[in-house]
Amino acid sequence: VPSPGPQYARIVDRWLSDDQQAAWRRLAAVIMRLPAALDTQLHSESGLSHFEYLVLALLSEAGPERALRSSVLAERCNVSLSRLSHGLTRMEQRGWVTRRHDPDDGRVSVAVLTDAGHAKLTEAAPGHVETVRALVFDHLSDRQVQSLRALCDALLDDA
Amino acid sequence: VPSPGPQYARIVDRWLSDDQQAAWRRLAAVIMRLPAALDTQLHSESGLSHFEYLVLALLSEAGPERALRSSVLAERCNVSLSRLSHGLTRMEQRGWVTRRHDPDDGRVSVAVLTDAGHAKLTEAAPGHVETVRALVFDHLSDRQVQSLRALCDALLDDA
DNA sequence: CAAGATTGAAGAATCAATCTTA
DNA sequence: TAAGATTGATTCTTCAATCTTG
Repeated sequence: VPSPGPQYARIVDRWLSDDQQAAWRRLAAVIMRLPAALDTQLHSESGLSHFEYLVLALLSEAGPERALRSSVLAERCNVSLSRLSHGLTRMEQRGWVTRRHDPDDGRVSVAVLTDAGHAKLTEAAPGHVETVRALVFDHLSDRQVQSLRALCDALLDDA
Repeated sequence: VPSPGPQYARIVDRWLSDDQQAAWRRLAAVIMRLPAALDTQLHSESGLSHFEYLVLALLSEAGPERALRSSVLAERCNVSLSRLSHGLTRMEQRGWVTRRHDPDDGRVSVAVLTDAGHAKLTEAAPGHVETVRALVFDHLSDRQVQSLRALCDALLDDA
């Protein structure tokens, strides 16, 4: 164990430049706060998590059928198949979604948005968008929005 | 319930510009994936969550005492006091941290890094930094790092 | 046996209620 | 009575194991 001295701090910092370190601290703060803030608003106003909201939103955009394969839905939500499956079970119990099997391949599960699920989404959307605006876009210029998009694209490159 | 037509999709999009919508989709992907990726690596290689790693790192930087008030630690970790308290209980059981009360104000709780906790941090740090580099900085130019920092600063402004 | 998905058990996060000291 | 923090219950997430179809 190192004795107190100039190096008692910054165990990590030696392996990132000062600029990288500063940027990482802030990014770490964003990824801790933003999900919590989104969940808090959605939960209190609509009884939804951000993840559940995403599921409803993606299904609503999935063509007139409002249906997507579980594996596709999981990828678009950026969650594991297991997490999606547990989430769909809960959402099915609340009547927002149903599941059916693909007739062409019985292994494949397809999630379908119900009318109640669509109504829930419609009810939740305005408050959610307001929150996204308040948390993110109210703080950014148009140029910064472009910049944010480019940065996230870079981070998502290989993932 | 709207009938299928040009508006069955994009329930939200009408309230964000196309550029904002595109940026938001990507940012949402980042805040879903990045925490999961950090937790996966830390958990598999060191048995730590990202949150626990942060607690250890912040305490290690907190001067020669390696101690911080719970409320300060919670703020720097960007988590609720409740979440911190549960986390400290687990970390205390594993021997990485101890808690004492401020003699000047018995309500105040102070978390202190143990030698075992410091050793744990030292063991976990290289792999974690490598992961941060692989997930974030390997994808960004120096200019983009500045840009990322400025963007996160903007997002954290009032929060 | 592999692909797609689900399940169960264990661990962690949240919210509200509580406890303790000022 | 308020500030600081902890706790308990519920809900959610994760990981590994399992089930089912191709």
